[in-house]
Amino acid sequence: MPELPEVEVVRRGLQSWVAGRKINEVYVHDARSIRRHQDGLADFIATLQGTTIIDIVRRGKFLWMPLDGVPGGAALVAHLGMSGQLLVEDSTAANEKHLKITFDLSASAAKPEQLRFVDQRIFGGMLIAPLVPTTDGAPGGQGSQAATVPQAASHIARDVLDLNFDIESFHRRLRIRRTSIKRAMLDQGLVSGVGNIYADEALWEAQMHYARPTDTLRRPDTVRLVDALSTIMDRALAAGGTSFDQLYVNVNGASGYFSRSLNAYGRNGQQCHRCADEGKLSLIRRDAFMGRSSYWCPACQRVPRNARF
DNA sequence: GGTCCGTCCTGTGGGC
DNA sequence: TGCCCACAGGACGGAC
Repeated sequence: MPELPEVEVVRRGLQSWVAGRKINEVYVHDARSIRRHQDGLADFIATLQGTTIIDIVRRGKFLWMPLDGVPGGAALVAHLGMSGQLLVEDSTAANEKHLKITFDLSASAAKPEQLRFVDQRIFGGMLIAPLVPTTDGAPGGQGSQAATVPQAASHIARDVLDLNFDIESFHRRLRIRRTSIKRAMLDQGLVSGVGNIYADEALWEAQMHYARPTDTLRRPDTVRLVDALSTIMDRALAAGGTSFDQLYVNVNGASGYFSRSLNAYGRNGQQCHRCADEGKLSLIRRDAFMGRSSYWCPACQRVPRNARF
């Protein structure tokens, strides 16, 4: 599934291929993909036609494209969910099985004329939202100089790759929570862009158990965790940047990052890499947690006292 | 207000 | 072979 680094690769691709181009026509093949657009299908199409995509901005896993030509300022917002793809293709290319929305773009030398939103599981979607000022006055996200964010994404916190991510504020907010660290990491209002896979990987990296109460975190613990998240995402971004075709802005969960080496996620019953390096035998465990799976090493991620399951 | 759970979805794989 | 069911998970709405 698209994680934050994959979404950043998509953003960069769209910046090259789509920014500055006009939307001539919009075809919505499955209205479920715009169900979060409150004003309905007809409004979605009518608002977009004739506008120009100014930029491509990302915060966490949210992407948005500020639009020129919408009174008051607005952006086309996209979330890829678990299976979403944004593809730049020629109109002669066959429709994908799960094609949901097609945008016909203005002609541009040697650039394909369509942007397509493809989504198998329909956990993702698109909508148009007004742009509102950021609460901290800093640019809204990666790829933007403007201190604005779509209203529909204004509750989303900054991610750890954002230059304006405030670790002090993050630590304070963690401390006053009465929950476990993994729940907090998956709360997009605290820190964005962390999914189940990277939560487990970062916790393994930081040698922290997923059920550790957030109010027991000391500042060095928070720093260690944020460092772990940054390291893992930087690593994935560096690896993923080369795994995509230059022409197609392709997010495909089956390729790219799933070949990356994981230390915890999906390794139930396998030897912990860190423990193995230290000559110890410890097998990664899988627990059901939050209706999801949590993978962790019982030896180097000790269950804390007062664990909050 | 904070926290947590059910729901939305479809493809895959295991069991019968 | 074909059917059924469990499972995977990001984000949101609603219950508590």
